[in-house]
Amino acid sequence: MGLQIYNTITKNKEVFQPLNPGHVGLYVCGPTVYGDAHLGHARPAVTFDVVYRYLTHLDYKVRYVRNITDVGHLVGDGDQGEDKIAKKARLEKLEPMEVVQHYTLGYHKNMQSLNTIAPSIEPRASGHIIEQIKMTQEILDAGFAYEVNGSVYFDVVKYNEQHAYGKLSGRKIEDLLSETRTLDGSSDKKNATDFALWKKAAPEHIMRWPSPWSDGFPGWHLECSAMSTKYLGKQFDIHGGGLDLLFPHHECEIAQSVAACNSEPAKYWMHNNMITINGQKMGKSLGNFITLDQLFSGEHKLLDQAYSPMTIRFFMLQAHYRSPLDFSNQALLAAEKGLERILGGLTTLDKIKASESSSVEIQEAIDGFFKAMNDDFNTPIALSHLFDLVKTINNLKASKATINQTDLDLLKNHLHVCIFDILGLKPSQTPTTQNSKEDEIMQILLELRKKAKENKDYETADLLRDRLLEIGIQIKDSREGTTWQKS
RNA sequence: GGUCACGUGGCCGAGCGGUUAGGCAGAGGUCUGCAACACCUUUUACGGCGGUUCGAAUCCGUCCGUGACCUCCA
Repeated sequence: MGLQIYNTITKNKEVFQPLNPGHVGLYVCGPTVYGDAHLGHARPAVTFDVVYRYLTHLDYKVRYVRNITDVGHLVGDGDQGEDKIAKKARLEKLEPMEVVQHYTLGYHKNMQSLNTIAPSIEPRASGHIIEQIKMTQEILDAGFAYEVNGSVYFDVVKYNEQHAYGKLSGRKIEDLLSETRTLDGSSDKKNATDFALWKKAAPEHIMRWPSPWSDGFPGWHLECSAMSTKYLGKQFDIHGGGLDLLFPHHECEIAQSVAACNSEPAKYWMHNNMITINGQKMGKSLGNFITLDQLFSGEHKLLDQAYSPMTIRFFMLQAHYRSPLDFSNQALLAAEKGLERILGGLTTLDKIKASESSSVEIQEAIDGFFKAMNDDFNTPIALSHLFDLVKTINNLKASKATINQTDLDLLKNHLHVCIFDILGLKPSQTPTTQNSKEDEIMQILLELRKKAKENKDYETADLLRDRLLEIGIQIKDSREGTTWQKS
């Protein structure tokens, strides 16, 4: 069976069939660059990186578009007309684009650490004001928007008369109209459900562009519609993002596209679930907010230690992307060990020598891996098959089983493809510093210990071993000899 | 309050009508001068109560608990 994807809009797993054979258009909602990238940013990045990698592995030519939001998202409470970037800029006395640049570079650095492949196109909202003005005009022309005092709003009630607003998130307009909290001071809208396409800027607002309606800035749902249309067309294959964007963001995107282009933007909607910390949602106000830099350095009160980017990646792959994932030190430590086991198996594999015949069955596990990936990117199941193969490798190493050359080649090839190409894992930097004075000194110490052992002077041998352990260096004895590792 | 999810062994986390998921931890073993590391083997489970069924963690009802969205959010 081919690839199946869970489509949020139909609430079903569907066989994936691209709109244009051999090609896939993939759009993912990217970050708003007004702060350091955090644990939450890593989930969609890793999730859709695997989607991108797997589609590529299946020989699709994928155009992967992920936006950078650098304008337009209003600050949380109250409709003050000031966006996040501008607020941050004002607080830090910086040019807005300075703020944007700083956090964009940080985001890129973190994403690179996580070994995510950069998107084919990474468009910025501020670079597509013209497209957004054009789309606003199209929606006005189609009769689904109205202008009030220099601002333009999408008329959700009118739209709903001809189309189903809420079909993605399963909401009914009557409920929305009766439930939406009444926010004073934003009375320009005809109905509470309406949302801004263009917003007139207050005099003190520092991010502003001219438009037919006012000097202002685009509404906060419009950029994704404008940029996905520009780079992927009016209809494309997959639209992804965090579950928290389902409503209202993605719902509004659909409405905008239907109003302007008369077609729904995406065929498949994919949503990754959220990360919780000790069972609670992560949020700045909750004080359990962890940035990726803090995670990688271990400098946070909730962290017992530093966790490598690959540990974080592996941790996320061990859960299905549609399940919520709870963060804890214990869980991350387990992921760290699990990742070591997988990568260790790969190292061991290089030492395996082929025999005349095979006593092991490896095709089953390989098939299992791909079957799991085909089943809506079920990475935890896929990984479980890789763990089975690692066990097989260890048994081969211990001479409890044999493998012939054909199977050995098959195993090597597939394991590299699965682990590196598809799951995007990579070995950590060599723990021992090679060719350094440190290594030379260690070799001398190991030599001394070897001599002591040969003379049955275990007191000296153990002293060396224990003292080194105290300063964080572990001696590893094995049949092949003794190695060391910083812990 | 409205809408929607979810509750699996010490922990994380798959499965979603009948077969051991997997990882971590624990236990036993191999290796070792003794250890550590590594590897091998292995115990513990499906929130409560009803119902459907030959058979339910898996379907239905109900109760309890947790979370998400409804407001910027990944």
